[in-house]
Amino acid sequence: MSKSSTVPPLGSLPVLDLADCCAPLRRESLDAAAASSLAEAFKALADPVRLQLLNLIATAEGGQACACDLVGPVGKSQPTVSHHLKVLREAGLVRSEKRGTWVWYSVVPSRLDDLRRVLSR
Amino acid sequence: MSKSSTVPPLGSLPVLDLADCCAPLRRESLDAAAASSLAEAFKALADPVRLQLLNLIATAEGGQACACDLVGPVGKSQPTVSHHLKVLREAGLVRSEKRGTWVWYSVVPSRLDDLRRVLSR
DNA sequence: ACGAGACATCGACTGGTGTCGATATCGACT
DNA sequence: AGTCGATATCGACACCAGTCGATGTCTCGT
Repeated sequence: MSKSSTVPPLGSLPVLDLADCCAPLRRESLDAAAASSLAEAFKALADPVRLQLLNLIATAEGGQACACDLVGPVGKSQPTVSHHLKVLREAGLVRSEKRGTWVWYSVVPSRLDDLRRVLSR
Repeated sequence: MSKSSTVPPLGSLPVLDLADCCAPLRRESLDAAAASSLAEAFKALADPVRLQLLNLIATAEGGQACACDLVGPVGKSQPTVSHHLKVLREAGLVRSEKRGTWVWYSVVPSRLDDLRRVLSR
C-alpha cells in the first residue's frame, strides 16, 4: 500500500537540543544558555490550545491524530491550529506525517520524558 | 525563637489549583478550563530568568536563598528579578519568608512534582 | 485539466510580557 | 527621629505571541 511509502523525512527536524540542558533543575547548576534552551521548550507547553492539541494527539486512537480532527475540538480557526501545531513540531514535542491529502500528528514521548526529568530532583 | 514566629501565612496563597488539571497529559482528556490552568503553571517556567532563579534557589545552601543573592547571578536589574520572583511565587513554585530586612525564597517541591506528573504517561 | 478539499503561509491587528528607572515601603541601626 | 539598605511597586516602553481572514500550495477525484 502507498500509505507507508508516502512517509517523508519529517521525523528528523532541527529541534533545539535538550541534551545540554536536561539536567535536573534541583541538582545541577543552570547557565544562561541552557536556561534559554529549556525555556523555549517550556514555552511550547505554556499555551492552553497547544496543551489541548497535545492531549488530543496523545490520547487519540493509535497514538496519532489527523489535523482535520483537531480544528473542531479546540474551537479555533484552521490557521491558528496549524500555527500551534507548527510550534509543537518545532519544539520536538510532536511529529508530523503527510499521507496524501491529510497530515497525521503523533507525540514524541522521549521529548516529554526529557522535560519531565528536568522537573525531578 | 523569633525565626519561626516571623513566618507569615505565605504558604497558603490563592494559587491556581492543579488538583483538577494534573492528570497525566497522555492519558486523561483535557478540557479548555483545565488546559488554561495548566498553561498558567507552565508559563511560569517558560522564561530563562525564572528558570535560573528557580535553579539558584533549589540548589542553594539549605534549600533557600536570599533575594539579595539572586540579583547578581542572573544579570538583570533588581526590579526585574523582583518581578520574576513574584511570578514564581504566584505560580506556587516558590515560597517567600521575610526575615528582617531580607526575604528568603525556597522551592515548593510538591508543586514541581505536580507538573512533572502531568508530563508522565 | 479542472475543481474541490486539506493544510500551510502571509499580513495585520491586538493583548500580553519582559525590562528598567524612578519611587514607595519596610526594617534595622545609630 | 533620621538615615541607610533591601525589596516591592509603578509607569512607560518595546517586543513578542495568539488570532483570524485571505491567499497559496499540494493532492485526490472526476
